[in-house]
Amino acid sequence: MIFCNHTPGEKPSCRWRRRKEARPEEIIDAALALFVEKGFSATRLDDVAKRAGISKGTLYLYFDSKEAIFRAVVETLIGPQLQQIEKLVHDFEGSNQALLRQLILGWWRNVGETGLSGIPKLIVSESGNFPELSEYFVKHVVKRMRKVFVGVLERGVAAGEFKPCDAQVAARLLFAPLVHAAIWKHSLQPWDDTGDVPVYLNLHLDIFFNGISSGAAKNE
Amino acid sequence: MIFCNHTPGEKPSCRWRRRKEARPEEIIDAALALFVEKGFSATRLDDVAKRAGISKGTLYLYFDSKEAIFRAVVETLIGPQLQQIEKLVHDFEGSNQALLRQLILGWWRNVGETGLSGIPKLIVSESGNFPELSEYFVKHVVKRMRKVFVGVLERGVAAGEFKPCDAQVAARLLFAPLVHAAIWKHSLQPWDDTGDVPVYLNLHLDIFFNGISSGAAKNE
Amino acid sequence: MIFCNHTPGEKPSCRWRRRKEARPEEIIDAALALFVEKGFSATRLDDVAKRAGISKGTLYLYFDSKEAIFRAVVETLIGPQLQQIEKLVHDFEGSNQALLRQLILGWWRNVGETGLSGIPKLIVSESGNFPELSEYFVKHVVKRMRKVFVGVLERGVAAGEFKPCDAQVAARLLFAPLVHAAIWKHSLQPWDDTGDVPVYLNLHLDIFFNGISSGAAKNE
Amino acid sequence: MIFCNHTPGEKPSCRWRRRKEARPEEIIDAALALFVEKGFSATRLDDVAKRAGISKGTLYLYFDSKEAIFRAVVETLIGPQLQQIEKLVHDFEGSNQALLRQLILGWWRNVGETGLSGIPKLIVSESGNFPELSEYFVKHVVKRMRKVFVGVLERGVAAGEFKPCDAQVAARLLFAPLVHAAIWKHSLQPWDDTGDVPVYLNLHLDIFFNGISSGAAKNE
DNA sequence: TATGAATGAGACTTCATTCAT
DNA sequence: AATGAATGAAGTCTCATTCAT
Repeated sequence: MIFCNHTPGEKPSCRWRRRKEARPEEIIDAALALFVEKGFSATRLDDVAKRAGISKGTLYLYFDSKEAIFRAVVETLIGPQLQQIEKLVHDFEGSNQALLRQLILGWWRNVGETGLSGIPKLIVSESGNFPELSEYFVKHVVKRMRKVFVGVLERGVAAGEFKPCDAQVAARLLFAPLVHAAIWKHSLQPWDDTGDVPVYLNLHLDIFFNGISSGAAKNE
Repeated sequence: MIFCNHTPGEKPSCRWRRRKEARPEEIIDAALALFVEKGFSATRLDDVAKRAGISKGTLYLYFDSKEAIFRAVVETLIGPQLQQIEKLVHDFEGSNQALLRQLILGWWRNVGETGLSGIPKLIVSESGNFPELSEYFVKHVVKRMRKVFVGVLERGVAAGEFKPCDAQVAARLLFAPLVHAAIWKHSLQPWDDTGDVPVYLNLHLDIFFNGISSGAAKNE
Repeated sequence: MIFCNHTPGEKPSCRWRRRKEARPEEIIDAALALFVEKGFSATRLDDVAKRAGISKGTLYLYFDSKEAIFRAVVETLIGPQLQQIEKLVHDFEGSNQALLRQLILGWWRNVGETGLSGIPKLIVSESGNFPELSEYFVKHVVKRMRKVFVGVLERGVAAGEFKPCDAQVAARLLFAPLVHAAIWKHSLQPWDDTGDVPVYLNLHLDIFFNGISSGAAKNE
Repeated sequence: MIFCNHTPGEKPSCRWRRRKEARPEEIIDAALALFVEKGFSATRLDDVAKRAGISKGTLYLYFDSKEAIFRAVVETLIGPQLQQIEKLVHDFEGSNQALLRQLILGWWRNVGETGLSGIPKLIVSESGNFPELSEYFVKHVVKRMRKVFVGVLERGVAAGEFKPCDAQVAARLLFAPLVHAAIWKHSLQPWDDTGDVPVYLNLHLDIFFNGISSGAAKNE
C-alpha cells in the first residue's frame, strides 16, 4: 500500500474508490509499478493482475478499463501530499530559506523515497496520450505546488532575505533538481548510479540560496 | 529534417534515387516525433509511415523491425552533438564560467530548440523496455557529457574561480535544468507554458555561478 | 478424433472443463487435416480455428505459434503406433511371412484408414522446411520401423523361409507400397481412384513373398 | 537447363513459352528446385529470382504470376518423357520382362537422376492446392504411363510369361518403388541415406518378376 | 529488356475485454 | 466476489505484384 494518508474516519467519497475496500489499492500499487517501469501501453493487464495477486477478470470488478486504472493511479496520488505541504507552509516559523529547505527535503522523503516517486516519470511519459490528465495534473499539482514556492520566495524577497528576481522562474529552478532526481531514479539510475540524492539536494540548496541570497542573511 | 549527412556538393541526379537515400532520415524523423509524443509502444507503424509519406511496407525496406527503427532513432543522434561540444571546450579561451554558460546556452540552441530535444524524454520513458539502449546512452552520452562539465568545473575550482565542491554533483546540478526543460517541452509544456527557456537558463546560470563562485570573481 | 488419451472412466464434470481438456486434440486434428490438404505454409490459422470450432486467438491459449502446432501434430502421433507394432512382433507365433503380412495389413488398418494416414505426405512435403523434424521422424519412426521389418526378414532367411537377400533393401521394398498408398490417398487419389487398397496390398504380398520365398515354403 | 527434348524446329506454341527464349527455362529450373525443396507457398519469388540470376521484377516479364510459374514448371515436364517411353515400347524386341526392366531402369536414369526427379514430390505436395493440375497430371502422365505398363503386363500374361493377375494393380506395384524412391530422394533422403537406388530397383525387379512369373520362364 | 523501390492485402500474433461458471 | 477460457480488433510483419525509370 503506497498510501497511508487517509485519516481513518474519512468516507471513501473519491470516484476511484467506488468498489470494495482493500483490492483497489493493491491493484493500483501493482499498476503504478508497472506503468512506471514499462509505460502505459507496454504494460499488460495480465501482469498487473499477477502482481496484484488476482486474476485478470477480477480487475474488471474494480475498474472499467485499463485507462480507468491509469486514471485511478494518477488521481490517487493527487491531493494528499499538497495539503500537507500547504499546512507546513502555513504553520512554519523560521526563515523562508529554512522553510524552502524543509519543503524540498521533505518532498524527497515523502515522495522521492516512496512508491510515489514514479509518478513524475509516468506523467511525463504519458502526457501525450492522456491530455486531459496532463491538464488536470498541471492545474492541481504543478501550479498549486509552484504557487507555494513562489509565495515563499516572494515573501523572502520582500523581507530582504533574497535578491529580487522573477519568483516564477526561480521556483521552477528550485524544484527542477527534485523532479529530475525522481525521474532519473526510475529511468537511467540503474545504469548511472549517481549516489545519494539528499547529498545532491543539499548541494543544490547551498548553491541556490547562496546564489539568491542578499548579502544580509548568508546561508549557514 | 534533423540530419544533414549529405556532402553539400553531391547532386541528387534522379528524383528517385534521392528518395532512396533520403528515406531512412525521413523515417527516423517521423518515428522520432511520434515516439516522443506517444511512446514506443503506443506508436503505430502505420502512423510512422503516413507521417514519412510512405506505405507501411516500405518501412521494412529500410529497417528490420519496429525496434530497429527505435534504435536507429536513438543511435543516429548520438555522437554529432558531443564532438562539437568537446571541440568547443578544447578551443575555448576565457573564464571557465563563460565556457560553461556557453555550453549550456549552446546546448539549448543546438538540441533544445531542434528536433533532438525530444530524445531525453524518449530515453527516460523507454529506458525500462530497452535496457541495452539505456546502458549505451548512459555510457556514450550522459557520462561523456558529464565528464566535460566536471572537467571544466574542476579547472575552475583549481583556478580559484569556484568554491571547492564535489564537481560530479555540481555538474549534475548545472545540467539538470537543461534536461528538465527539454523533457518539459515534450510533456507538460502545452498545459504549463512557462515562458522563454533562455530566460530560465540565464537565471539558472546567474544563481548557480553566484552561488558557487569564490569571492574573487563575482558573476555579473 | 484420432487420439483417445482419456482414461475411459474419467467423467468430464462440467461441460466447460471438458472443452479445456479436449481443445488441444481438437486443434491438432483440425490442423492435421488442413496441413495434409494444403501444406503448412498454405494453411491459415483462421481456417484451423474455424475447423476446430474456436476463434483464432484461442489457438494461442494452447500453442505458442503455428510452428508449435505443427510440431504437436507430428509428435503426438509418434510412438503409440510403434509400441503396438513391436509388441505384435514380440508376441507373434507363426511363420515370418504370416507375421509380415499381418504387420502390413495391420498398419493399413490402424494408420492407412485413419486420420494418421496423412502424416507421411505431411512429413514428405514439409521435410525441407523442418529439418529437425525430419531428423526426429527418421530416427524415431522410419528407422525403428525398418528395424522391425529387417529383423523379421533376417529371421526368415535364417530359417530358410526366404531366399538370402539384403534385408535392408527388401524391407524397404516390402514397405514402400504401403507408404505409397498412404501418400496417394492424400494427393492424387481423388483423380485416380485406384480401388481397394487391401486388394492392392494383398497382391503386393503375394508377389513379394512368392518372389522371395525359397522353394520350401510356398506362399499359400 | 533441365530439358533438352525440343526438336529444334518445333515452334514454341505452348502457352507457357509466350516470351523470350532462354530466360524462362532458367526461371523454371530455379522455381522447380525451390518448389520441390520448400513447397509452392513457402517459396518466395525473391529467392526464385535470385537463383535464376535476375531481378524480381523480371519474372513478370515472362510469367503473369507465381501460379503461372508453377504451372509452367509442371507443364514443362509433361509429355516429352512419355513419347520416348511409348516409342521404346513400340519398337522393343525381346521378352516383356526385359522390356519392363528397361522401362523401370530407364525411367530412373532419365528422370530419377535428373532435375525432374523432384516433380512427383511437388505434385503430391501441392495436389490439394491445385486441383486442375492434379487432374491434368493424372490424366496425361499417371494414366498414360500406367496404360503402357498394363499393356506390357497383359501381353506377358497372354504370352504365358506372367501368371494371370489384375494388371492394373500389378502395374501400380511395379511402379510404386520408383515413385517412392523419387519422393524419398527429395524429402527424407538426407536423414536416411539408403544407398544406391539402382540396387534397390534391381532387387525390386528380381523379386517382382520372380513372384509374378509363371513357371515356364524363370527370371534368369 | 531489366530493374528494384514501392505498395497493400493478408498472414501471424497479442491482449484488453467479456462472460459462463 | 472471483475465475480464467474465450473472443476479436488491432498491431507487426511478409511478400506477390506493380510501375517509374
